[in-house]
Amino acid sequence: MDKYVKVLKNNHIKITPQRLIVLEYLDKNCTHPTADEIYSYLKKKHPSLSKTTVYNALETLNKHRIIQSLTISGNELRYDLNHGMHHHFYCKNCGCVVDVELKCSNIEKMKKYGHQIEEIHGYLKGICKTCLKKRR
Amino acid sequence: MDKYVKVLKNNHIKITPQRLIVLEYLDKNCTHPTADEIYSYLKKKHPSLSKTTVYNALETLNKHRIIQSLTISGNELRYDLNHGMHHHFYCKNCGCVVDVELKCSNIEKMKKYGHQIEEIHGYLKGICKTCLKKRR
DNA sequence: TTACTAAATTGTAATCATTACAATTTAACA
DNA sequence: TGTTAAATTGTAATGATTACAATTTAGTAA
Repeated sequence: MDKYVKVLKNNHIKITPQRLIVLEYLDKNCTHPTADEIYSYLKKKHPSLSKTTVYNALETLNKHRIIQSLTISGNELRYDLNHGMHHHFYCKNCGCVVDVELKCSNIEKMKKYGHQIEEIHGYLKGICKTCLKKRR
Repeated sequence: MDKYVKVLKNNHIKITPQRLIVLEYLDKNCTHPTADEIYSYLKKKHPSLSKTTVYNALETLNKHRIIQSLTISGNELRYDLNHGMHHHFYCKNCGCVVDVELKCSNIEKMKKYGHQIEEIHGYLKGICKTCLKKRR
């Protein structure tokens, strides 16, 4: 059985080809794409795909914690498969987003505030390695 | 001399009444307001104020690191005086944003990636204490 | 104080990501 | 195979932010 079908089945989500290709795209592209990037790419092979469907699929996958949405770049949402705790770096120059393996052990201290924590996002912003080189 | 005038002077920013009232608002309101919230409030006492001016003032203050912009709520930017390192909690229910005093000592580890880090944002999301009480 | 100039403010229009919605299609199940 | 609730599709609406041109003003120097 296809691995993406299994993911949807395990989460009791109705299996549709549109959801499968969105999920597959996110699994195979670790670029933290926007909804529009996902749509534009998939549209080529699936001309009948609607952008609304991409948004709907992303919302459904997000709600089930299969993916997460990143608010790192401010003016658009980016999406990422939920593969273990990690943080993100955003380059203000080229706009790329890359994973950062950082374990923050401060979550425990949050309990004193009394809020119910459901998501933890660590966003670092600056100029990426590649852009730094080009500037010299 | 007015304390906000001093802040602008120290940063070589031209002093305008609009910038002063925006800065004062952020200094006296720790609610992490949106541009529109700032505008709507200030408009009452300053009817000639333009929303574009609020955006411009925020951009200028942000560029000089006097304030910071938060991308925590996804669909809008929020603003915060830059008073020392701290993180933020966002309530998915009521939309409030509150400060969280957390020291993350992992910044040093970031050096190995080779990126130039200019900003660090810690965003926690969930349900706030107040909303939790109301739900019972 | 006055005059000058670059920069700031203002208001309107444009942009662009996201959401709303109604009509059509389809996945899941009996 | 038929039924039905849910998903997809396309278009229109929304809303935050930005672009831009005309007007005003802060800062400086005579």
